[in-house]
Amino acid sequence: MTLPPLPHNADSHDAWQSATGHDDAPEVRTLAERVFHQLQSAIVRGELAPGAKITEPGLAKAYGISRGPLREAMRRLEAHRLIERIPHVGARVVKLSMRELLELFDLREALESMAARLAARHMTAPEIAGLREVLAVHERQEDLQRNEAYFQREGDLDFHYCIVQGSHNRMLMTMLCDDLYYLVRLYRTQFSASGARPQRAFVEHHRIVDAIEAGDEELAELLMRRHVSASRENVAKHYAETLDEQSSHTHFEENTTS
Amino acid sequence: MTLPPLPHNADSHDAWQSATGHDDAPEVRTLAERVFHQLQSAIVRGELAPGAKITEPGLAKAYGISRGPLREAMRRLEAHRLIERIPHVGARVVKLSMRELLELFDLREALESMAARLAARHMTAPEIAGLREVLAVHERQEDLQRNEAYFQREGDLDFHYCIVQGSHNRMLMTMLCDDLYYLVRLYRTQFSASGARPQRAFVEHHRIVDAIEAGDEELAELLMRRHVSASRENVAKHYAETLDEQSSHTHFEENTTS
DNA sequence: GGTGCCCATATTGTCGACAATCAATCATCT
DNA sequence: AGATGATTGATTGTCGACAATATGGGCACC
Repeated sequence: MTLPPLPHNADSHDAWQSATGHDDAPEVRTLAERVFHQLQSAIVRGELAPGAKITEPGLAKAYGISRGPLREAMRRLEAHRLIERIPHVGARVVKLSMRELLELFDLREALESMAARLAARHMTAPEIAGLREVLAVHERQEDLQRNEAYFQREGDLDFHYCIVQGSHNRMLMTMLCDDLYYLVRLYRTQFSASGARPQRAFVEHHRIVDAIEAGDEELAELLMRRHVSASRENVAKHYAETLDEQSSHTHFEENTTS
Repeated sequence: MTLPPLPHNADSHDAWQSATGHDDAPEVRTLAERVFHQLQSAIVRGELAPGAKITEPGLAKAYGISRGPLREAMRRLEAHRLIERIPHVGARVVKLSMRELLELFDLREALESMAARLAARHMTAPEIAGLREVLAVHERQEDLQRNEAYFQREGDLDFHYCIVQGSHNRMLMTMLCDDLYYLVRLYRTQFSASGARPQRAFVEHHRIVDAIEAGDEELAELLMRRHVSASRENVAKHYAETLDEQSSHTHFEENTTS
């Protein structure tokens, strides 16, 4: 068994809700749901190694529950693309390839630019105020630990989270916040990605908020699209560099799901 | 029991693959998967009334299986947003409100415009040929049954399906083809929506393919965005009309998921 | 020595039963 | 009579056991 230390505290299901002020699903009423959140957190935090095989009896014993609820939790993890299952074979933690990561950025570009446009159209005054507060918090954090470059590990997602909330589009919120953002966080742990461009991202955030506050849908969409695209290019460049440094085994594999 | 006639033929899981030529998941190896496809088809086809309560023992008995696989199938249906579940209470078939339908169109506008851009970038010559073949099939169908306005019930989705395939973005394909398109079909049955603009949609399809063939990413994206947006406006207008006609109970409800 | 087949083992898929929880009904109290 | 409370019924959540299937090792054969 390749079992990393399993956190048994049930209430640490989602600790990335810093300044956003949203409180969804604090009370987990069923076992399967609690285990799902625990596993989700464990995977995203890297406590379950990517590619690690997940065995149902093992996890069931580790969490002290039966296989029934655990199977349901695994089904939900599969739906959120955090694990991959093959019938009669088994499940393993998803291991993002660079190709899938770039695909993820394309999706973010499409969805978040739409979110910014809708946010510029529908966001209310108090929501915008809360958004500026998030930026202020980030600025203070940046003041403290200069350009340590890892401030936006969670803060960046907090900002984007607020924008999506401001779109007032429930499907968009679900898709981005419940699915894609967890994959983004998973990538940041798997690739040990140090955001590495805090200043620029910060001013871009500010300009996006300005456009939203001005109600300029076109501009907000354009800026958000550029913002995500720049992040994508940054990741691609960073990846190319690390590929140059360790120009050894360029091990690449395709997953053969169905 | 409000059970519509349940189709027990397992191999009719997905019959909407007319001219696309893709053959995914033909062999369903597990019971839960088969029941999932059956339920998915039954819901999308309207054989399970929207808002109908789904009881586990009932469906389990109706399909002649145990509650275990059926629960897994229902979990997957929930992940695909085809049913809504409340812990300890029950599940019911999703009933799309007009608000959610418009949200769905916003998502399609964002995702499919990106898909068109990527298709213009990555689509190969044979893929484009296949796409033109799909259009030719539609044209022939339109020749036969004039502007009967319901030719694009499935054909339209076939076209969009090809575009998404052409984007060569697996995540995008999954999101649109496995999730959103089923909701689109569900809407078309629930609202008995008669596309109702075949000519215009047809020429728009042609122009989009032209842009893709020319490799003009910007134009393909723009045209697809207009195409989806026009479809959205058409739906909104149609809804406003039916709302005027039967200006009676404007019954509107919010779902309180979690 | 290499290759193909067969079997043992472990894991997954499926089932039936028990316990926890919620909704509706009915009786009682104000 | 209306409202409030407990009780009953049904449904969901959970559990342990059995059957089906795929992986891996061992053996015979070429």
